[in-house]
Amino acid sequence: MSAISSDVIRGYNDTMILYILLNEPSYGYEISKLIKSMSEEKYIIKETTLYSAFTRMEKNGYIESFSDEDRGNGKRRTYYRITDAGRQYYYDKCEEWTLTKEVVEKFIKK
Amino acid sequence: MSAISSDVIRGYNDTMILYILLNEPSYGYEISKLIKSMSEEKYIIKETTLYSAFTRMEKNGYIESFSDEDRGNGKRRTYYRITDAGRQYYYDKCEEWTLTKEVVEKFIKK
DNA sequence: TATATTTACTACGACAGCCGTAGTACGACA
DNA sequence: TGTCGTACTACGGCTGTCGTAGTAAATATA
Repeated sequence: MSAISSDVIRGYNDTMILYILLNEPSYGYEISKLIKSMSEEKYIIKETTLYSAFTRMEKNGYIESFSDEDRGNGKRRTYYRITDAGRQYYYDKCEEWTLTKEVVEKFIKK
Repeated sequence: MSAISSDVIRGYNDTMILYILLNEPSYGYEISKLIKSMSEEKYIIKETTLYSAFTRMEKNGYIESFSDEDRGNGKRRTYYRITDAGRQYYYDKCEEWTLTKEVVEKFIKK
């Protein structure tokens, strides 16, 4: 087994995206590349999963979108920035992860 | 936050159930109590989730069901035992967990 | 200059697993 | 007699993921 089935990660895609947005805004394609490289190619988020996460998280108030103005007549990207609620959500998810990890590991044999 | 939302654990319910079945057969009610106590009350599996996991895993050949004969006219329990395929699946899941953990932790701030 | 590839998305619908609600049925205990 | 604990089953809704497909501009390659 070399790749992680993303169903395992279900519920943590949002967390990964938010992590990337913590420091500066970004956009779909860049985020997907970052997730891939940061995970050392072990996790590749599906495009549809990513973009539907944007929609959902914007609706939930965790991120805000804006268009870049500096690309002249080039194709516009949709950038996302994290909101305060998004930061809060992210840190809550981190706490939850710690708990989850502890629990799951009681059922894992190495 | 004191309880884990089970959506986070999605995909690991099967693993937890199989872990319990590794040593000896068991049945629904007992397994749910064990998951609760082993996780120190931090994770309580929903009944419907548990029983639908049984159906799915039996269909996939990871477990086999049998009725207990020794309860006289009392209500019969449905016991489950793990199969060889189930053991294999369990150990695969453990490996996957290690990988998943490594990946997710790159996106987590403590 | 023509073509392929990469970038950057959007739309749509299917599916799997989880979960809420509800109901059944037996035994024990007060 | 009624409540509580045990031990399930049925049904349907929801959410997040994923496959397939398509659009279109920018860039690299031939």
